[in-house]
Amino acid sequence: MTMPTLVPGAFQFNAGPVVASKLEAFTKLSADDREALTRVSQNTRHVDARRDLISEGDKPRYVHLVIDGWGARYKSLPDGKRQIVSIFLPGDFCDLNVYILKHMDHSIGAITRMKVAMITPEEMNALTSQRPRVTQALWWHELVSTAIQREWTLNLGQRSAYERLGHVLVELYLRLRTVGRAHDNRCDFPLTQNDLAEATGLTAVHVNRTLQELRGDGLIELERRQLHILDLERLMDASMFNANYLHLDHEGRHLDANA
Amino acid sequence: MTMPTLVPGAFQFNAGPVVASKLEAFTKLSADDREALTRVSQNTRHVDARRDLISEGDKPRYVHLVIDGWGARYKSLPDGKRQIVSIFLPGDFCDLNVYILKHMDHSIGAITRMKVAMITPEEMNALTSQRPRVTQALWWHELVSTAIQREWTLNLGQRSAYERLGHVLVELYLRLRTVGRAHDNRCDFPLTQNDLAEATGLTAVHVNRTLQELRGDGLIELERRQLHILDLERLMDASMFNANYLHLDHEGRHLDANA
DNA sequence: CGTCTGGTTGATACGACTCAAATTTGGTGG
DNA sequence: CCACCAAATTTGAGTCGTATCAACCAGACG
Repeated sequence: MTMPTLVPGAFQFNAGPVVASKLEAFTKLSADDREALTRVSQNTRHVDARRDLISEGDKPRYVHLVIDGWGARYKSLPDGKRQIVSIFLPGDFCDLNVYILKHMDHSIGAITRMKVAMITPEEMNALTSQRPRVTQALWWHELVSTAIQREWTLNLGQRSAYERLGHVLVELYLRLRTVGRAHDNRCDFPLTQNDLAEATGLTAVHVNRTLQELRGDGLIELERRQLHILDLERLMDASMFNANYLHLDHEGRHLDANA
Repeated sequence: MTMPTLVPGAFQFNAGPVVASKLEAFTKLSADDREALTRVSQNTRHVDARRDLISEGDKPRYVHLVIDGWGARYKSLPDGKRQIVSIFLPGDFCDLNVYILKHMDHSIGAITRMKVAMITPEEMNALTSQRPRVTQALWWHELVSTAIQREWTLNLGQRSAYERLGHVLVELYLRLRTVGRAHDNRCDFPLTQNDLAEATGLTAVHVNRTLQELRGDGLIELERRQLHILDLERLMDASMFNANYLHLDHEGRHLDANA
């Protein structure tokens, strides 16, 4: 039971569901709530793979919501180095309330071709003033996003190359699973080794060798943009993965639910 | 014109002002706004140096607001390694809306003895429903906090030891300056070399040697818990410091204002 | 005074980087 | 369908930045 290869341009664009499924990891939503979310994400846009959705210095005007595809938030240094500071998966909001700021301090680029909803400040205000449950869920989403950012800081600061890579693989797998995009320890995995290098603060060469170690230890298979985690528990141990920072211990879903 | 040495127990506890001064880096507040902030931060608590204010696993009940002293948010790994993921300075809110979450995924410890206000969910709701300017300012605070977290991710991922250390020194100096706790390129600096090591993902030994390099290059003086940046511009260059992520380009204050 | 914490120094080891080239893969056009 | 090209992956050899381990020193404190 393999998943379809992720070929740019060949996606399943199930807009509404993915949004609710992410927020419903926190709390059950009413039909009205779901409907309000769908309504607010009507205005969409496509971004080609490897293109920026928004660039450092731009004035942010919308809250972006990923409907389909993968994206990455990254920061660049004057010497040309780049760091991917977060990964966006379907169902992720990019930045609640960003439009308060005058300029973006980073860029958001598409890893694969993406479909994103653009929500105006007015729409967000309407949504949050009328739908307290959604507001709560959005807050939860925001808290989890920054918790992930903290975990990445820990990842870069204290874990070895082997642990770091293991950690991001597990995280992405679990996050995909909560939005129904991963099953049976398998998922699409469009990041190149170079992307992984920029996300983990390693060089692409070292990522390559370390992935071979992970393969050699029987923990993962990774080829043709498909990830298969052969032993999730051992991989979590090996990368000192503690899922508490994903805050999935709520009514909506359960961490151990093999969704 | 030197500043008083930071001796544990000997602080200036100017409660109200520091809170407003932080938020007013974003926007001017009315007398009513300031008064509401002071009212909400009446319920305070002291935490001794090197004690936890709240620990991983605890149920969060309040929004904490630092009135005085320095704190650190940190995460620990099963193998004993620790990473300081953020530093709290006077005027910083710890986590807006944390009480939504069931458990803390990290700990917050006091670097020096701290005075913190504990704000209940009800008080926060009252504040935000009645004072739109304050709400906006709180959102700005939140966005800046997560921007700092991203910058730390970049710091750990892409900068050398020398650049990393230079970067945190500049950041802390600038942040202190916006709340009136630093002047003339000098500030209190209670972090030990070990703290700096845990914040930068280096060993204490290497921090020691790297600080000596910074000193040798005529960029800083650092002794007896006092930091003196001898050449701010050169230090910013040397650490590839771009202040855009602090989002100080608002009406309230100006980055270049030598406050 | 003796103890403790924080800072400093030296010698050595190793994980990850660099540079350079070869190989494979996937997409494109003849 | 095959030839071609660019992007991504893989391999090898040599280097370097930072870690490790182990003392030692200075000042603060009781």
